[in-house]
Amino acid sequence: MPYDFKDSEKRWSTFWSEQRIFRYDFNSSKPTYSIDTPPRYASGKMHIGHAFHYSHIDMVAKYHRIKGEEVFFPLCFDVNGMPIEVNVEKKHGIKMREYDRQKFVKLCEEFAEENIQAMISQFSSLGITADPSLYFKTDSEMYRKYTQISFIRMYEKGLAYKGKHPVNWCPRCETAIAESEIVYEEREVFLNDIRFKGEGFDLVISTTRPELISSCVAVGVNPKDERYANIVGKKVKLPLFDKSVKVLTDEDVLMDFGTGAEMICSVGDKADLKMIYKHSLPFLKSIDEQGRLTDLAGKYAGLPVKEAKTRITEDLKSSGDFVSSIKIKQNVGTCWRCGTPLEFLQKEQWFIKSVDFKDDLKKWSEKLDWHPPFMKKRLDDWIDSLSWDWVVSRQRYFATPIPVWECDNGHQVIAREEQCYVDPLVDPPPVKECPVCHHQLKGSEEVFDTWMDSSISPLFNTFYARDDNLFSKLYPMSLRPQGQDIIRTWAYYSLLRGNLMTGKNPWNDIMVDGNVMAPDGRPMHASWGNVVDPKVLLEKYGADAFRYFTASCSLGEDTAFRERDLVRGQRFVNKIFNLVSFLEFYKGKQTADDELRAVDHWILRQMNSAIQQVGEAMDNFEFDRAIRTLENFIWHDLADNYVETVKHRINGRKTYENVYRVLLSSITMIAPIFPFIAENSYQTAFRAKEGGRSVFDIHFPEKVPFDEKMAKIGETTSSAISMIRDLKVKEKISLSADIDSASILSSSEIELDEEDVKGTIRARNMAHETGEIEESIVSIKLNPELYSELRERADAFLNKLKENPALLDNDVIEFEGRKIRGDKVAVTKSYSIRGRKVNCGDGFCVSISK
RNA sequence: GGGCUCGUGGUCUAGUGGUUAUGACAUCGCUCUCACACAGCGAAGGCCGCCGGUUCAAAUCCGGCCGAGCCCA
Repeated sequence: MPYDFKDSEKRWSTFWSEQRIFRYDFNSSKPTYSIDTPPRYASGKMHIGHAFHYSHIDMVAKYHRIKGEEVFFPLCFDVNGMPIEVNVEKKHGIKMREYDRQKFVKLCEEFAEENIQAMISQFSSLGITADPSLYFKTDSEMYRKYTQISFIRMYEKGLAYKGKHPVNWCPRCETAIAESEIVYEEREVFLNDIRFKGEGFDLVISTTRPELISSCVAVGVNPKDERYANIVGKKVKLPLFDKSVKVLTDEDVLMDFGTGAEMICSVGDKADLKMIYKHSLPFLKSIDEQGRLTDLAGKYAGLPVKEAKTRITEDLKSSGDFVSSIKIKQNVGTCWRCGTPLEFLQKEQWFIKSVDFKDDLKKWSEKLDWHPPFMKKRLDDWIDSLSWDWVVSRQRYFATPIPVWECDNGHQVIAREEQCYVDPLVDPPPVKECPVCHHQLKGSEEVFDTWMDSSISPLFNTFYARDDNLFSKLYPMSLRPQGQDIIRTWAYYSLLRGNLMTGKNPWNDIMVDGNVMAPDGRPMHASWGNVVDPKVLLEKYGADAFRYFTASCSLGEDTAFRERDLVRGQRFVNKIFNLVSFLEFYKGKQTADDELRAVDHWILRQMNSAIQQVGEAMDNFEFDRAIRTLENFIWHDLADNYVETVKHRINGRKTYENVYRVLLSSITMIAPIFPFIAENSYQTAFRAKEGGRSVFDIHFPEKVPFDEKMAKIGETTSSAISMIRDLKVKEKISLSADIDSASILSSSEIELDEEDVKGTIRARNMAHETGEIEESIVSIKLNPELYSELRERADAFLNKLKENPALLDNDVIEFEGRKIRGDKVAVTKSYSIRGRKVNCGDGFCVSISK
């Protein structure tokens, strides 16, 4: 009967959940291993990336459980933000900004909740056992309460402030537009060359937006551009306006775009924004909410942008400052709803200070243990490139409200901690009126950036501001697992937040995963038809097989999905199932008192080495190394060689116990990767004797003592058996058939366990023969040390050996006055014995006769 | 454009200076073998992306190029 993974997976996931195997015990005396679970974004069903990433995290959780730690592995969902808003709009055929705000938020909550229920069952089908008693979702009042409290505390420390920052704005809809709502359209625009006059020189700049001249705060040229080297730092006068600006250099100015000199406007686009922060230029407001020029534009004030462009161009032509223009193609950001070109508009925004902490952030990042290490560089580069503080306010609906009320003079009143969770659009302010001007207060319509929510996950998980005892026990957490795509958001903001709030890093280790690509190596896209659905895979191959694929991917690398790994994984699972069946079949059939033999010592040596390597690999989150080691050990050493060798003496008590012990250690080691087959095996064959209710109550195996000399003999025995079995196959003798004799042929005495050889290959007799082997040399290689000693004479030495192979029999070979030790020369030979087929390897040959 | 990563038999992959480059899947032989044919044994298949450099020695280190992925508020 092959392994029925469907039945097994259903049974053991129910068992784990009913027995509460993976619940965190707050009263446990074991050391805690805590995981800052990524809150899964609840916008839809699980895709293969989630399945992949959470399987890795689950392996870490289960490994530490098996190592004897108390594992804190919360079940978390992220809910706030735009993707859910967009999905709700689609689902109900409505537009957020045309819909009642509170009702819309309700629809979002319902939508998210449905997805969460689906995801919980998908997690469970993968064997992912995050703890439902440590649950949070970011739209719960409980969670939002601490988002708000941490904001209030930062505000009180002077870390949160209100300032100017541009947003993408649709002048027709009169609303802020998020980055992902922008539709980029290629449009033909004019690139105009316009003359700016300086003292004794003219400078011709290129711009597509002459209507913004009045907001020009500098002219930028590339520092490498020799054409402008002599005017850098000098002033030029803006045409049509009575104002002068400086010429400055910036590497981001493109030398081959137009004349290579550009206006830096405050604020025309993103590139301008960066320059303004970089060169500390002033923020001006040149366009208003309706898309008209402001008073800054003098006589053009009040004109819509398009009209202003025409008028100003005309005036430049008549003043003689217009040089020329050409048509170019440009990507223009437009409103997703009405197609109007967007403006970059100055608005009041909430900020969290972070530029001041650049040096600190580098130090905090340094203190983390990064896996893989190169991911640290990505965060450090991001920190280095920071030009402005973190903008945390968003002009949207479905997120944590900013707990602030304002009067019409712009004075702010922030909520008291006891009020939280609070919705300023619904709840009253903590004071009746503005304490400064006594005007009426109005609740803020703004909400927080969703990273403001998710970046307190390590604080929320550890009961920050809720329970000081638990907080000091749980903070910092052991591990932050996350994707590489959100290093500059989730990792960065959490690191900042954790340190600002507590003065300590939020975790000790950070493990960064790569992405799963489509089988063709490209990203998965519905429109490319290359999306792989994990549900289909789970039904076809089972969860352990899926986790085999997951484990065999190197951490931090992008991996093209490969179904063949699931094929292999399923076979491996089946192999383990059959090893357990073997053990069960012979249970209780032991009649002989025996002693451990050479091969038993050999398998213990192999097991010890696996224990060492798997432990090291799992400690370093190197699942690929762990699974490779386990596959070699369990499949090849244990199943192919050891089990074959002990079949003839499995009636011995010590032999049986040794198989039992090695197999139990094997399933314990592999349990974090293959939880289902491991639990199934444990319950079938080991629970009765071991007592623990689950394989996850068993400890990661310890190394066991063995006799090194016996292990060596066992290794020789094992390879002799393999060679003879192969010979039987070649000679078309059934493996179950008896043969008369097997011979070991070698030039020196070979030590092996004859009883096991005879028993396994079913030979009545065994013989050792020496000195009969005819050798022929296939290749001669010098070892590196010798090669480096002989240098250019190496080839001559090799030729001499090829001409006189007999020299190789000597311990010392004389060559050009040197004495060369024979063991520095590696010789590959082939062997034959007249009239008989042989198999050779490991310094000896075997032959058989019927 | 910038930062980081990757490029190894048909396909995918291990391998961070030195035996005959690891293994999987697919292909082709042979074998029902008393745990497993979802198995075992064997065969074929590679100028380790390209060019240059360092070295006695490079898949491995350095430089350049080409291609792919993630991120750039």
